[in-house]
Amino acid sequence: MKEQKYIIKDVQSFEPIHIFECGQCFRWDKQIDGSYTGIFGNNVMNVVKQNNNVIFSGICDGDIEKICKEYFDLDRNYEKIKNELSKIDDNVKTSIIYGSGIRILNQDLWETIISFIISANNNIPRIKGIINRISMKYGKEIKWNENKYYTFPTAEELSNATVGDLRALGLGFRDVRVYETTRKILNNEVSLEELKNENDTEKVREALLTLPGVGPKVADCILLFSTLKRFEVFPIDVWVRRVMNDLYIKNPDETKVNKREIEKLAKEKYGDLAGLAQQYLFYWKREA
DNA sequence: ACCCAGGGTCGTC
DNA sequence: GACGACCCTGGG
Repeated sequence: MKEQKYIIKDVQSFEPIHIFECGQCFRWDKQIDGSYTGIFGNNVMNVVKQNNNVIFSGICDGDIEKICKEYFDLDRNYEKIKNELSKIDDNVKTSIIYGSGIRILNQDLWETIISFIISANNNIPRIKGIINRISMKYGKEIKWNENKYYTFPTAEELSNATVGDLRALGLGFRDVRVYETTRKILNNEVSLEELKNENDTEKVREALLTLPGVGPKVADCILLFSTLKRFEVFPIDVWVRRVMNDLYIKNPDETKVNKREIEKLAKEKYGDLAGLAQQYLFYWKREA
C-alpha cells in the first residue's frame, strides 16, 4: 500500500464525469477542483482529466497501472463500439455524443450485488449515503492526504451487522434483503466464484435471482456493471422505460408500456451491445 | 404542510 | 400477470 501515480496521454473515450455520473457506481465523489475521488477494492484513488491526459493518483493495493487498466476497462476499444452503435439510429448517435466518455467499470461482484439491492426504489444521493455509512461502520479505514476513507466491507465483515444495525444505517425495508443475501453468499448457497466462471449468462441470472432483493432489474445491473461484464443485458428502470417510450414506442402513458416490448426492441436494435446503449441513453435522458 | 418520486422487489390475489 | 405496500429523503 503506497502512493502511486499513473498518467494516460492522448486518451480517447474517457471522461470522468461521464464515467462516474452515469449511474453505474456509487463511491466516487466530485472534489472542489473538479476531479473525482473514489474507493474500490483496497484502493483510494483520485482521477482528473487535464487537456487530453488522465491522471490517476492514490493509495493502491498493487501496481496502479495494472489496477487502472482492469478497473477502468482500458483495454477495450470504445471508439469501435461507439461507431457501431452510432449506425443504429440518430437517437443513439446523439446520446453517444452526449456521453462520449462513458466506460463500464469492472466493479467487484459482491459490492455490486449489495449496492444494487440498496438501489431498489431509491434515489442516488440516498444510495450513496447508505453505502458510505455501511463502509464506515464495517469496512477498513485507509488514510490518504489527511483524510480517512473506508473500504466496502467484505461479506464476512458485513455479517457482523444485524437487521437492526442495517435499519439504523438507513436501509429501510432493504435491511432484511441485505442481511439474508449476505448469509446466502457466506454459506455458499450462491457461490460467487462459480458465477465468475459460468459462461451461460442465463444460468448466472437465475442464480442471482435467488438472492433476496435481486429481481430482474437488479440482476441485469449486476451482470452489466460488475466484473461479470455482460454487455448484452438491458436493465429496464423508470428512466430507460421513459427514453425508450419517447424515442420509439410513443405510448401516451409510459407506465403502461410492456417490459417485454422494450426488451424485444432493445435486442432487435442494439443486439449484444444493448447494455452499452442503455448506459448512453440513460445518461443522456437523465442529465438532459 | 403535503405530496410525490426515486436505477424495484415481494407477497397476494 | 396485475396491484399495493414497503423505509426514507429531497424537491416541488
